[in-house]
Amino acid sequence: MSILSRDFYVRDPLAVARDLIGKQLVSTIHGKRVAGIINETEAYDGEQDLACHARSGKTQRNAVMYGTGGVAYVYFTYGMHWMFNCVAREKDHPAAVLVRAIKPTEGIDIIRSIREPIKPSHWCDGPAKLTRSLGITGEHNGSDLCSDTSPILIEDKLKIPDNLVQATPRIGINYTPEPWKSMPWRFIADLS
DNA sequence: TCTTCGATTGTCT
DNA sequence: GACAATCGAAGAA
Repeated sequence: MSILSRDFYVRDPLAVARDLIGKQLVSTIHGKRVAGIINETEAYDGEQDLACHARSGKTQRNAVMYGTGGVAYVYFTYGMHWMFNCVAREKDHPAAVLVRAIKPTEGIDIIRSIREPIKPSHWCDGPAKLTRSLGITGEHNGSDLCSDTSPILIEDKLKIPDNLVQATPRIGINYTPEPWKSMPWRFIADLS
């Protein structure tokens, strides 16, 4: 299985978000692989995108978004949840792709032990759920996703045809003004 | 199945 | 001091 290269990430985040659908997100917990296929993403692009964390310029929290693509941007929100993003574009061009949902493929027993008693269909169907299932926390912020020694990385997996991918407005950005609020920068595919 | 609502704290104004 | 790229329990239907 091949790991996605830096070139994959150093592009328009819209293209990265679309192409990430069908890829496999892999985490290592206690030396074992825990993985799932990405089926929902959202793109955030630059300081002009008022839904993006970089809208107010560079801060301590969003600093890794200003680096080169192919790095993990993990942040904490709502007082209890971690979110996992892939940094996109080249250095000094803040952009990222939020991974919102995955379909578990490997390490099912580990996920079950973490997520019990929740039903399997709801283990990884939200951005904070997948980070909990894969053990992703702020410690992973800034991790390189292009190295086979990284605790989190993304592998090439399925090729999803365009007719199975839908684009819709992004979720959870109710206070963001138009036109950003309605930009169809969320990508989903039904991989059931 | 759908809707409402409480939880809980880092970050920026 | 306000709000957040949310979750999951509980209650209604």
